[in-house]
Amino acid sequence: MSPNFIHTYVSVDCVVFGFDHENRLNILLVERHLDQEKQIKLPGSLIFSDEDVDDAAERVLHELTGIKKMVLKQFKCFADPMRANNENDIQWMGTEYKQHIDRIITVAYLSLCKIDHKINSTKYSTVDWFPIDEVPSLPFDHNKIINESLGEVRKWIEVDFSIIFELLPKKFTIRQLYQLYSALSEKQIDIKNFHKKISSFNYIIPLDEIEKNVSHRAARYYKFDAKIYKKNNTKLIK
Amino acid sequence: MSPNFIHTYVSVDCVVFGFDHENRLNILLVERHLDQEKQIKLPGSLIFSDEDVDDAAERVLHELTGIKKMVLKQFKCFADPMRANNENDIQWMGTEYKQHIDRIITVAYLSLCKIDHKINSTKYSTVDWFPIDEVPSLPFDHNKIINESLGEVRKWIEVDFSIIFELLPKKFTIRQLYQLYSALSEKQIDIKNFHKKISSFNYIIPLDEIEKNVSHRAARYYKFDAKIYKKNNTKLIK
DNA sequence: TCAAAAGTGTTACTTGTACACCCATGT
DNA sequence: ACATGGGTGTACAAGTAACACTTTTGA
Repeated sequence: MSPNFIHTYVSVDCVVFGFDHENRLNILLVERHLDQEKQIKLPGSLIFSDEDVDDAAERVLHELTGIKKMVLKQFKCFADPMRANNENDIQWMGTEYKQHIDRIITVAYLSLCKIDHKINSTKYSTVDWFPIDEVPSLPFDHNKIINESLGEVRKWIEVDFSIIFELLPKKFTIRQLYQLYSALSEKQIDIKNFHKKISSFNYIIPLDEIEKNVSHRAARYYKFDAKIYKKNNTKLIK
Repeated sequence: MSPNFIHTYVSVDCVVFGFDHENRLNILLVERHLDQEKQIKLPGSLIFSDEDVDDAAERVLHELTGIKKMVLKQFKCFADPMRANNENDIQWMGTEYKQHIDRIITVAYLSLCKIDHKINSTKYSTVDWFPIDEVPSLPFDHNKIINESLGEVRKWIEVDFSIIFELLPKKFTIRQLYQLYSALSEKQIDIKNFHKKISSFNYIIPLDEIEKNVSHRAARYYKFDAKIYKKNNTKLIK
């Protein structure tokens, strides 16, 4: 016997990003209930015995938002032996899962969501957006997970620019796209040149509609055409 | 009780890349013993109860090669419920770990090694390099892991060019670097322009030594200076 | 002297960057 | 009229790609 081999529970946790009207990145947090206290945390779940981690993450996202298909990306397994050793966390796991849990490792996922999309959670009573700079202290290593997720979402944009449109409304102005890109990228581009470049892409389709009630020349709305993008996948910055 | 939550073993598996003298990417495989039969597989191990996955991967790499510090990168958790359901695999796990193992999830790591480096395994009797196109059928989902690892190592090079030097001898010619880069990158560059570009980088240090016994003009050897690189991290391709 | 590859130089072309200029709209 | 941002054009700088030319070495 080798009793020092780990036999453990495995969970998934999802960091869902949104982009708000003040040009801030937000993430979705849920409430957990511990005795009378409420505490917020990342949405997540233990995985079932016949479930792959990708499926568990899809399930968590669906239970969280009610949205059928969300983009998602596994980004890291967190397995620090001390990550679930806090007294409150142990107590909460006992209540939530009805069994004593000694150690738990988690597989973290990224996802993206249009911030105006209606959230219809089948599992959580409270689901809220938090600006990423204003995330309070969370249980387990959830703050660490969130910190690392920001770098991952930036890399993701570099590798596949098209996923940025998951964070924007279907109709968007080039300024909106610029502000989102600026929030996600280290590179700073002049907005005029950005405009010229973006509007030159054939997968950015100009619409007839323009902004209303703005105290300056109204900007045109555009939409993103995923099919055209897939054909000639152009990176924003080479 | 919620008996359908997974309680499982967790392992790490390491895909160690090398670059051989015929300009092929190779990976390190080890032998596992099952009854009288031998079978090759990826090096890996269950993780200990007080061990993080990163530490387990470092341990596996050290037991595999005898090298103290190898670069490594976690790249994906593989958790298909069927990944360890093969009869031979179940039998082997029983023998190897002296206990019945129902399900096992694994966290895969990438590593890189100079192919001429002496391998001093403290754990495995047989450790061999296999060209990546000639890897035979392996147990568990190890072939799948290897297939996905290739894409990951390519991404890694894009994000951090300097790790490419882990695969080259300390002294190398620009042609060697070119051939390695060509094997790892989709982009095809003219070798003359590649030469000009590489030799312009201040972290590529020309040595006094040149090739011997070649039937053409002898190429200069260069070395890579990590300190200079870190100061002004230049991506190869912007 | 030829083949093969090293190493340098030249040129054309593409792309990025900075910024000037006009346009449209609400106050 | 003016402030604000939309949208286009232009000019220069920087980087990339193609390729010619010279050098070095062994066969």
